[in-house]
Amino acid sequence: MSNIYEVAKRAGVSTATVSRVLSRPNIVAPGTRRRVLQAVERLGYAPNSAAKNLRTLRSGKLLVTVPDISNPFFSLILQGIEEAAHRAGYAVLLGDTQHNEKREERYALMLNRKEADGLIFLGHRLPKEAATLVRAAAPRCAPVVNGCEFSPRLGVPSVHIDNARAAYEALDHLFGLGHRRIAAITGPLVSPLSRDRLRGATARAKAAGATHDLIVRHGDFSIESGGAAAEQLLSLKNPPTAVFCFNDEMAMGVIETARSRGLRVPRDLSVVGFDDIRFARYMDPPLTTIAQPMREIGEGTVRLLLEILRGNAIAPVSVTLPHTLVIRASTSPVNG
Amino acid sequence: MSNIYEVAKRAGVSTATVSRVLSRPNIVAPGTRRRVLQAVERLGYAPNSAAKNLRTLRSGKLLVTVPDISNPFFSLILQGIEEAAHRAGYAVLLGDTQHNEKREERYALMLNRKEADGLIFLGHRLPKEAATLVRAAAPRCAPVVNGCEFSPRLGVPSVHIDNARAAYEALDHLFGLGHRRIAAITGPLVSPLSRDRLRGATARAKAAGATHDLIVRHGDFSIESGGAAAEQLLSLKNPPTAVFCFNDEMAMGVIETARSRGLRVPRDLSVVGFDDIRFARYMDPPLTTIAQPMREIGEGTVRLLLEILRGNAIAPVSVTLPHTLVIRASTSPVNG
DNA sequence: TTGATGGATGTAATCGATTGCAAATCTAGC
DNA sequence: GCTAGATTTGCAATCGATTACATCCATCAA
Repeated sequence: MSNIYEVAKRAGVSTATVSRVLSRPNIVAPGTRRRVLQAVERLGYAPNSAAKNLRTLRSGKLLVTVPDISNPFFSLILQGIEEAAHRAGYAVLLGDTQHNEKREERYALMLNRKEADGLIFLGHRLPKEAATLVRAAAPRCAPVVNGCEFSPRLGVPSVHIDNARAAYEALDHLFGLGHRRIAAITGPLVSPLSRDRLRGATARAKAAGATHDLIVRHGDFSIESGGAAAEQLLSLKNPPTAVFCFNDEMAMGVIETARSRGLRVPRDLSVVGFDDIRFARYMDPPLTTIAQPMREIGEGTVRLLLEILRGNAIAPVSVTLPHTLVIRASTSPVNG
Repeated sequence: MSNIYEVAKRAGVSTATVSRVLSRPNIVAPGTRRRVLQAVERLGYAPNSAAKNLRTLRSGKLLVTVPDISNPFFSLILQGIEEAAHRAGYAVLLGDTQHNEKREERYALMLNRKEADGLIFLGHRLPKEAATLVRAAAPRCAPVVNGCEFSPRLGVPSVHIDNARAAYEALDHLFGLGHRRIAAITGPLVSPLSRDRLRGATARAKAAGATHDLIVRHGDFSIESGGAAAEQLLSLKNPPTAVFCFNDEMAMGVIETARSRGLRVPRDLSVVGFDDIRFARYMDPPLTTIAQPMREIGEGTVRLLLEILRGNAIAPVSVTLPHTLVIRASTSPVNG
């Protein structure tokens, strides 16, 4: 492929002029500009990005690490990120970490090598290398942003919903329907997100004086773990009349298990999910769930990161986006 | 951040030696190696990738364009790609094209700028710039590979299933159950993938002498388009007893619509999907569908691309992976 | 006529690595 | 002790752009 020298020669100008035509055309005389553009056209020239990156010390790329792309929740956030990044002229470097710490760390190393200008991570762990950057940048912000999770002590800007409040509202809905014996199927409690939701749910149960009636089981956000938890719950001598799942997929598992045991949802068991993935409304019955603004979360993380890259952001901001309780047909009054 | 010169100075060696310690440690004397590694450690040095890329004329990145990441079918393929690329030491540059030709073209330009060493595209359009590369490389292969779609005249290697045969088998299953009046809801026919499936379905109908009974409607792979098509089909004076959808999401739409009209699946209407996305088995009823090996398709495209990058591949290969008809509960004998 | 002004263009340093080749040093055999 | 050969290391060119600064030239006011 051709380089800037060949273009310069063909157009009878210096490489400086070629470069200027391509980056700030209006400071070049019209005639010269035309000749250069013609040469560019003829040779099919496109500036080599490695050379450009080296000279400008920028890569034009954002590194995004996702715990699991095949999860529709994350893939929607990713779509929001990609869209916003693309609009801003950045490309997305994707890392699927598969919830694996090693891989998270390995991807974070790309920042040191300047393979990306910034990092957006959707998991709950701040990779060591990124933490180093954060410490080095303090009190300003390192180009590292989190999505979904939020932990003030990390010192990393983040975009997320108010998980505690959302869980509170989910349980409020169930208590409002007359349920008293309610189960919560959480995600792994290592993540602040799950802890926040559990806190919110517990708070609402306490407010109802039903603390002892809140049965907590732990899942891993997979359909199967939801099914397994339901299996246990429904075998209790005093089984719950409603289940609040920390994501929609576990809710699917619960409904599946309930059905296989001959229970009808919501008549015999009310189920609430979390996220409102695309399929939630098409489940049978359509799932009552907490809707999160996935795309907006993704776009929000990009916005924060760009602010930092432009040198505008001072303190680690935390952006809380609104959620909604979407009531569909998987919940009904108790003994309904 | 520190560069190779500072490391060299601190270790009392030349930059050449530092570089060698990091790339081929065993050609450096053990003592020297240790000193260099210590300096690297102290300074937290990591080689600047832009400089490396510039010098080696490689980027270590694969560009992957996907029509829609939020589609679970594509996101699983993408996961396979990411995994295989990561294993081979490549990073993934992600482009969500949203089925938009402009965006496909824009992403393809990254190849010219050497932002990636190769392109894997999952749509059906070969971007102009990529086509230029392909032509220039002939009769050898340009580093451009397709996933899912396959069109021999593009001259691009591809990994996919035998779509015609799969559709043939889907209809075979329905005919075997006694259905005669069958509908097919296709994807956009601009893509070879949809045309192949339609061809296979038509062939089987013809074999059954039921050509006139195959009703064809066109969807766009969205849940909504499946629902809309079903609305039309079920309003016919002589409605079909079975529907074959070109993906699982449209099948969801069909089932949803059927249910809302008081029909029971499969008693009143049998439904077959395509892809076997994760949710298919949890639908109500669990969906009969054609399972595609998504992860393997992704991994396959990476394998092909790496072969080309290594200079091994000669002619545009086409890899056909096996599919399976997974019979669940959304199909049953006619008038069952 | 002259000098100031400003627009257009060129010169050359620079970004940070990799690597072919040369030089220095070491090893071992005679 | 000397030399062939191997091992280790350094020198410096190179990858392909960007950009500060210098230069050139036309224009115009005094």
